[in-house]
Amino acid sequence: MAGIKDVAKTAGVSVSTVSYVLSGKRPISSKTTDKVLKAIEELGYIPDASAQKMRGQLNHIIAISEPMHEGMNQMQYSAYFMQSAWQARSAGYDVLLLTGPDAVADIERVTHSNLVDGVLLLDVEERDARVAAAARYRKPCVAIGLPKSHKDCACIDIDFAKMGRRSADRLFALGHRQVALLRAQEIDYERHAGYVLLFREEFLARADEIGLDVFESGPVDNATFDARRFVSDMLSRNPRPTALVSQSGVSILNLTVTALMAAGLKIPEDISVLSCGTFLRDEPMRRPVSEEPFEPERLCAIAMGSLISSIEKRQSIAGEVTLIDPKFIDRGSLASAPRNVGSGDGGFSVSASFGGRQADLAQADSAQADVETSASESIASASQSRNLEGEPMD
Amino acid sequence: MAGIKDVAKTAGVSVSTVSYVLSGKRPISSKTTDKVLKAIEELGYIPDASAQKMRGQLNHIIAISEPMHEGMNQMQYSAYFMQSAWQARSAGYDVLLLTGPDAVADIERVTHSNLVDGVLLLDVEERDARVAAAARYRKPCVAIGLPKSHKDCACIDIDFAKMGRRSADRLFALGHRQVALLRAQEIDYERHAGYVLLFREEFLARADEIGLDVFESGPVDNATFDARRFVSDMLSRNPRPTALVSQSGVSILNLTVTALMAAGLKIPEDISVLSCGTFLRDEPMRRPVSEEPFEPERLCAIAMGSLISSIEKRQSIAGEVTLIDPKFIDRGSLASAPRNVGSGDGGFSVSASFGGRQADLAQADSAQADVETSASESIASASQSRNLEGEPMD
DNA sequence: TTGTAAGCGTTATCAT
DNA sequence: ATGATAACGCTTACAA
Repeated sequence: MAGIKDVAKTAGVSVSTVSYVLSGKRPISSKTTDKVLKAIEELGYIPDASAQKMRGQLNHIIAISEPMHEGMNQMQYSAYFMQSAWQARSAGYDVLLLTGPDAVADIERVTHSNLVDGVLLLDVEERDARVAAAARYRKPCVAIGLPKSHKDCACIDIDFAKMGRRSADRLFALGHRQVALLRAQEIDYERHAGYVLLFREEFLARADEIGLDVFESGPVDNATFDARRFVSDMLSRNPRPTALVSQSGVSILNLTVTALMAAGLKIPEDISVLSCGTFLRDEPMRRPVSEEPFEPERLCAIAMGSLISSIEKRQSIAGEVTLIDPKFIDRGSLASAPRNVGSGDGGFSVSASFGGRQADLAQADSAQADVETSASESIASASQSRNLEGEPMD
Repeated sequence: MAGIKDVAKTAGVSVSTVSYVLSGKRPISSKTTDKVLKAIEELGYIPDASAQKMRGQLNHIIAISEPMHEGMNQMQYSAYFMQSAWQARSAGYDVLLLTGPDAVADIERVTHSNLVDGVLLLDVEERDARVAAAARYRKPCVAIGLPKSHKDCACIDIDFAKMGRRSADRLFALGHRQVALLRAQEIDYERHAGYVLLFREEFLARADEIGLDVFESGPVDNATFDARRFVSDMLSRNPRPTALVSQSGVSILNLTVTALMAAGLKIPEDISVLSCGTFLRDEPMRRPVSEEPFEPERLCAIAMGSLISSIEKRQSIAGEVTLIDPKFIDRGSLASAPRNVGSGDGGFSVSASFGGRQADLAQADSAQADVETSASESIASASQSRNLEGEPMD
């Protein structure tokens, strides 16, 4: 392994000259510079990272903490993760990924041993042990997420509270008075993922304030969720909800949208759909859904930016909180509330259609496939009967 | 920051004693050990990683190279990635992730600068620049994948060639003589992802040898794939394929399975479906599909194991190739070929059903949603007509 | 403009 | 069983 001494010898100069050529911290004659550069090239010299760091230089490594846990949305987190890695690399930093179960210990280890220059916390929960322990890390630390207590850690997040209130307002403004709320996976509430709780709380509170009637779904679990049932429950209310706000993931949202359409409802004419705290951009959807999204790029860029600036300026950012204004992406699934949605009027009496079919189901295969298919069949009859009533076939 | 000197001072011993207490490379009296340990505890001392490495110690960091590229299957690669990270951590190694576009430069940088002890290459293509440059890395390097030339790099992969041949044999043995091959995304062939090419080649070659007639899909692109059309094309052949082998990703496979069922075909009675080179385990499927899967855990465990052993034994593994026997996961989507599948006989004339509906479609909304719905509608009629023919409703 | 040498925090060799 | 110290490869203050 060629070291700085070898370069110096080859170039016929002293080691300090080589060092200064590399760092540019001292003027060097162009003749000498050339010799040195040539020697470096020739020997394929790359400075030893450890020796540099021993001299107090930065390591240019950032730890990203993202402990794996049950039921994590890989897509979603890898989006954050990839974005952060990209941002870090663009700024000349490598990324050390910490996924182990004992995150705090890992972070202490890599910060105390001077392995990394800073720490980024992903997937932060409402009460996050990593954030709570931030004071003990000897390096700057930024969290994406806003836990309850965060006095020793910089936090950056979308303003989910505002998102909740704004969503309620948005639907109200469109004339909706009855809305359904499709919950996120129960597991997300249980682990107290800050954003799901915050959004839901504020949404419900605001809805209550302005007189928006909310029908909230039961607990949701990706494995067992029954979209037809949820839709059927929702539509059997009187008056029925004219809008659906969803906190759930893509697959469940897709199933629900499918079930809504299967129930003969057109989006957005008959029912508005709004997905909040999701990241649908690259997801294949049954039908595009308007969204108040996560914004991995924006969040990660801001977080990484302030982390790196804190590192390089050597100035603490502990306790700083940055809340980002939520964005709204219009994908055409929101419209003014339809009139006359009570049962027995010009609207569809979908529950009847479902009910009729449900009797049949008892005899049918219990395979999910068939259940879904039969949902489609009942649409067929729904549109047929609509047609008989002289309504346009659309 | 407390260093080893501080510990020595506090404990009232010399620095070497502290070092030996930590490394255990020299017998120390228990009395002294206690004093030292207490001091370490008291000061929260953690050795400086760089100083350790300057003394020739291992860094316990492994670089994982996984350049981001267009159209990469995030789910799939994050599976490999997460597995590797997990394996590394279990062995006491941290993971440095290299995702930058200039992978070779990054790897050279981190190996030459002694930042990492070894390198794992993920997402290796048929002609992989990273593998080709392996001789220049000054650290052990293992690739998951089997590129054309690999003399300076250890390679570990599933035996996709064998998988291809075996899949052909498997279907043949079940009596299938006509099979459809649903290609992977075109972009995967274009970037010469080793496994897609290898599998397809060997599958086709073996099919040819044993007399298996293969109807291969056109180019596939996630964004524009039309499952109904593919199924319709496939079923319009005479005799129609009785089995489908798929190299495509989950979403496309799901769409295709849905379309098959929508066309009135039961899996596996009417058509067998086999997915190869995929990783469906945790994916929500329309219907379970038997699979010759990727095996991230197994591959990563083996790869990481040999990498770490090469690191710790300081013995080269360049050029070693390990091919893993492919596994078959039975999810009940494979059965013996049905008899009488020619058009006009006891089978379904599905293309007619599609054809009839297609005329209607011209007037319908062009939204994808409606297209899919109508596919479902045509099932309804298909099963109805079957019923009229006195067949069991299932 | 360039060279010399101290020192970063460890580990390992040589003493005791 | 323990201590003193050289060495690792680099950066930088000081010297020339």
